[in-house]
Amino acid sequence: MQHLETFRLIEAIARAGSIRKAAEDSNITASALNRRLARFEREFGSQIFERLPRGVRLNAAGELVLQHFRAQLSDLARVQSQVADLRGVRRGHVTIACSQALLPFFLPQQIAAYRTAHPGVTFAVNVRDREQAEAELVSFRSDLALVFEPRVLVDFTVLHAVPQPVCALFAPDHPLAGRPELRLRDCLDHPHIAPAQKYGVRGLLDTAAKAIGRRVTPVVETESFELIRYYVVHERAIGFQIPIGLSSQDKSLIFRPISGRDMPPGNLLLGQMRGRVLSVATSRFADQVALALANMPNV
Amino acid sequence: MQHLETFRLIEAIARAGSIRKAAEDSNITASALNRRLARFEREFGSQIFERLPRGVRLNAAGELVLQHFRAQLSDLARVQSQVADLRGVRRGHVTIACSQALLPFFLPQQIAAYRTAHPGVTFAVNVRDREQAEAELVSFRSDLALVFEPRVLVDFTVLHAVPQPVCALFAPDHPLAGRPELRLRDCLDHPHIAPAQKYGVRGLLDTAAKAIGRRVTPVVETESFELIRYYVVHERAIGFQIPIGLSSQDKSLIFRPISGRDMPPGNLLLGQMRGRVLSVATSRFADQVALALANMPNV
DNA sequence: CCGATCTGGTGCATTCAACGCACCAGTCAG
DNA sequence: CTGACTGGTGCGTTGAATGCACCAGATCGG
Repeated sequence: MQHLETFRLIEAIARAGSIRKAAEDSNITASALNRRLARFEREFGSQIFERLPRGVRLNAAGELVLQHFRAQLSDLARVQSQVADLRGVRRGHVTIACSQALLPFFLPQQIAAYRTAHPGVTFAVNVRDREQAEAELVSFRSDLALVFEPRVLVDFTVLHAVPQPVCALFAPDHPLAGRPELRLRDCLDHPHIAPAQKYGVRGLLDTAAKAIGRRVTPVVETESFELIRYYVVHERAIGFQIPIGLSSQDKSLIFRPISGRDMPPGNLLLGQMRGRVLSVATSRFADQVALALANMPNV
Repeated sequence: MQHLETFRLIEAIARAGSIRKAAEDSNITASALNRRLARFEREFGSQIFERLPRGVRLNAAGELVLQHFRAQLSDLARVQSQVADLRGVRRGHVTIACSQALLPFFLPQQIAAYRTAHPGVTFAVNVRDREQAEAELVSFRSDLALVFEPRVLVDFTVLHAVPQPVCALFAPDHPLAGRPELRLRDCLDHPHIAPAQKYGVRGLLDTAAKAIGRRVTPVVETESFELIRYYVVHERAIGFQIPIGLSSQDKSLIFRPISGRDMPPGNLLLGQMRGRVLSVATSRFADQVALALANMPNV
């Protein structure tokens, strides 16, 4: 497995932008690292870094090589997972890139349920916005993505989609609490707190507001969905989120979908990198998540 | 690239069925090979050979590992080909599993034409029957397959298909030479020489003969298409082949398609392994072959 | 303009992992 | 039983990878 170490070092060089810095990070001397790189380039048949006066930078060839190595590593993990599976051990590791909305309830439940059945499987959860999530998949840093209204969809295979209406949230004593149906214009008339532009909920809000000749003018704009949930109980403001991140058990917070006449529901998508074969553990977990999404009560 | 050597050795063990034999074949001592295998199994986390009293045999895990290695190697070759391509060198290697019918004219012409444009690309041609060809693709021993009427088609992606009628061949002074249309019953009434059962031409002949209540009863049955072509000029016999392996320039041999009323044409298929990404050199060659097949005159 | 401080690259002594040799235990055919 | 296989192991040796010291070139600050 010597070559795995070589790959780790090459990745370190690419990250540090300098052989010497990467050598320090990796606790070896610069000369050793320099030789390893030189040997690899000689055996591979082409330089993979361009030498600059102040360091090195990945080449076009280097980008290909790095992608190849990542694919190779992912495939090795898959084979090991398959082997563990046929020995009946059911080991493995699942990495998920997901939206913040999945953190409070959905993912903890799903992971805990899966681990009850298969304690040998470990998880890594990376919180990413919808653009970062796809980048995570393509670079093999995550196996699955669970995001709301992803922006770019090349290299993304949808495993399951479930509609999620944008909901308004407010304290139980908010003036809007009594209304039978919630219109967007009513929400915008009150002080509101909204997520940043890069999030899907905000994108849907902006589009819908524009359609009725209005604009979203948040009193607070934030990247934290958690802040939104806590803020609306402190000021009489309206927050916006999707129901999968909300619990009807919590009596300090009311949420109600905005009328479908004003806003179409967005889609929460479970996906993987196009063309990639997932490990046994990952694909079984994906199956479980897809089932759970399908059985989820429509708000 | 030490691990490539390890893979080569593991493959040698699998082929030889014994560590000692594989060591002899690879010009190293059995102890060294034994250690390499032991170390790999330790690092991989599982045995990949089962130890028998008279040698070793690949495990279920081992089959997976071997397949993984082959895919990895093929992917590395693809990356190298891409790198060479973006440097403008256009290097690469193309391996083709093909039917005998492509040997006399089609493949030599195609390879020569491609190599005129890209002298840095080398070729390997493996003559295989239609079942072996698909096995070659799946085990990454060949990149492309060019076969007539392939039998199994799982894991086989068709890049191009071209119909080829079965033709009867005979000497110019054969009694059938004057007939305007050639019926299957006339051919079967004369002494004939036919390819073995495993070939597509024979399959079509058997089916068509059964449909008219006859049987194929060859005076000579052979695996060599070349023998068939030479035999019909020595005995006044009828041979059967597809037009892509025949030349109308050769005046010592006449060929004429058997009437479509008796036999539908078979298909000559150009294909690759399903889901595999081919190297630059290979896919460009495949494009050229597909184009040549499309422009071929229908006999 | 010059020195300090970066960068990647290289000759040389060292060291440790992989190797070959010799050998062991078990199996099986005759 | 014998001889010829098999995979596995202790031990001394060797060579590839490493660390150290150093070089050439580029950049930046004063």
